[in-house]
Parts: sequence; structure tokens; C-alpha cells
Amino acid sequence: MKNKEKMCCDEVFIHEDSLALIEKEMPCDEKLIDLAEFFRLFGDSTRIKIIFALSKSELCVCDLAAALGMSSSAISHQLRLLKAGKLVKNRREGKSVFYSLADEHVKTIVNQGMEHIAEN
Amino acid sequence: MKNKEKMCCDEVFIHEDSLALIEKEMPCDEKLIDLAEFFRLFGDSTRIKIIFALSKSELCVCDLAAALGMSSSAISHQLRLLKAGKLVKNRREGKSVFYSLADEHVKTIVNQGMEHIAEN
DNA sequence: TTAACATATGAACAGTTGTTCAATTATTGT
DNA sequence: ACAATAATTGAACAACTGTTCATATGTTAA
Repeated sequence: MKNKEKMCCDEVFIHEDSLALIEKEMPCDEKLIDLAEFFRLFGDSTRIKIIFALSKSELCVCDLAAALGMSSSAISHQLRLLKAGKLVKNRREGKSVFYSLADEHVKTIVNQGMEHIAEN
Repeated sequence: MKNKEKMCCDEVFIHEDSLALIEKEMPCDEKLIDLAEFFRLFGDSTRIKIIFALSKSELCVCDLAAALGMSSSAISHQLRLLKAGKLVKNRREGKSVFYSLADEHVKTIVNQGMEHIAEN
């Protein structure tokens, strides 16, 4: 019996196929780590608020700071993370830097999350 | 000028409307915290692997442990979090407990995340 | 009841995260 | 050049997270 050492539950015949399928379809570690890192950016209430605000309108740092009642520094630190993860993009206009969402996936993900919360 | 104390950037007239819109549409703190907490569950590579594996097949704890090359204890701790967040459900069958994804939002979110990663 | 297996749980620990504070850079108007 | 405003950055610190280890619970078969 191949892979017997990996099996468990005394049910070698039942679970073997499942594990083979998963091993075959599971993306590589690097991709999964990137994916987790991407989702981690949604996993903080400050960043979710920023994302939500930007889904309504392009905003500069101090607008966001005002909207969230936080320091510009705190906001800026979070925007740096969101930018590194390609969730937001920015453009400078004079002294201000305006941020906006980078693509539609971000909105879709937030909406799906909202639906999940609403149902539970 | 209403809300002047909240304004910034010396451009009161430009940003005032954006902030009013956001204040009006932003969900309450509790909802946003729940949302962040929900997404936080996707933000760890062990949990992403578990979610991915369960998207292919219902699995028991030690199947997951074998598939991920981790201890049953570590897996069980993470499954507890995923269950609390309603991402997975489970059923006991003899000595084993089988876990599966709780709803379709979870798959949709993971897929959107995959697309985002692939594009960047 | 006992032994064996599958799962769950609590405590502890190292590693990570988010905010604050102080300092710095960038831009504009005087 | 200078001051004022907007944004960024690095260091520091408390709070949080994920794994390990030891132990406990639940289930089955002998």
C-alpha cells in the first residue's frame, strides 16, 4: 500500500484518494503564502475602514485620518502595507497624495465578506 | 462652514462631500470589526491550506494533518477558529470528525484572491 | 474495564502586528 | 530662503498570534 505511512484513522482505503487529489491540486507553498499575506491585509479593522472609504471615493491621507478619527501617521503606515499588496494605488496632487482602490477584486472580496457576516 | 474642524488639506470645499458620503455609508464599528475578524481567518497560510484542502473534499483532522505535514493539535486549534468564524462545519463519524466548508462565499473569496495574486 | 486511536484544549513561548512619537521628506506660497 | 502643510518613515512598546507540549475528552473494539 503506497503512502501508508501518511495515512491515518485506520481507514486507508477511504481517505487515500482524497489526499492524492489534494496533493495534486494544492498550489505551491509560495502561492499560498502570498494568498494568505494578501488576505491578511483585509484582517484589520483600520485597514477595512480604509478600504471601505476608498471604495466610495478617492481620498488623501488626511481625509482618511479625519474619516477614521486617527493620526495621519497611523493611516500612512497602513496605506504603505495596502500599496505593497497592490490593494490601493496613489497619485500626488500638490501637497496631497490621493489613494484609491487598485482593482475590482478588492470590492468583490469585501462584498462577499459582508454577505457572509450578514448571514451569520 | 459646517465640520470645518474635521477638514484638512486647505481644500475644505473639495473634500467635504467625500467625507460626508463616507460617514453616511460606512457601516458601524461592530460590523467592520466582525468583517476584519472574518478576513483575518484567511490571513494565515496554515488556514488557507486547510480551506483549500476542504474546498476539494471533506476531510478529518488527521487527513488534514497528513496533507499539510503538521500535528493534529496545530490543525485542531486552527479548525476551532475556522468553525467559530463559520467558515467550516463538522460532523462526527465514529472516532473521526469530518470538516467541510460552511458556504460558497468562502470559495468565492479564495478564488478572487487567487485571481488577484495571479494578476500581480 | 482496558487499550488504542482521534480529537480537543490550556499554558507557555517566540514571533509578529498596530499604534505612538519624534524626526524627515516633499511641496507650496510668501 | 523660510515657514507651513501633507505625507512618510524608523524605533519602541504593548498586544496579539500560531505552534508545541502535555493533558484531557470522546469513541470503538477487545
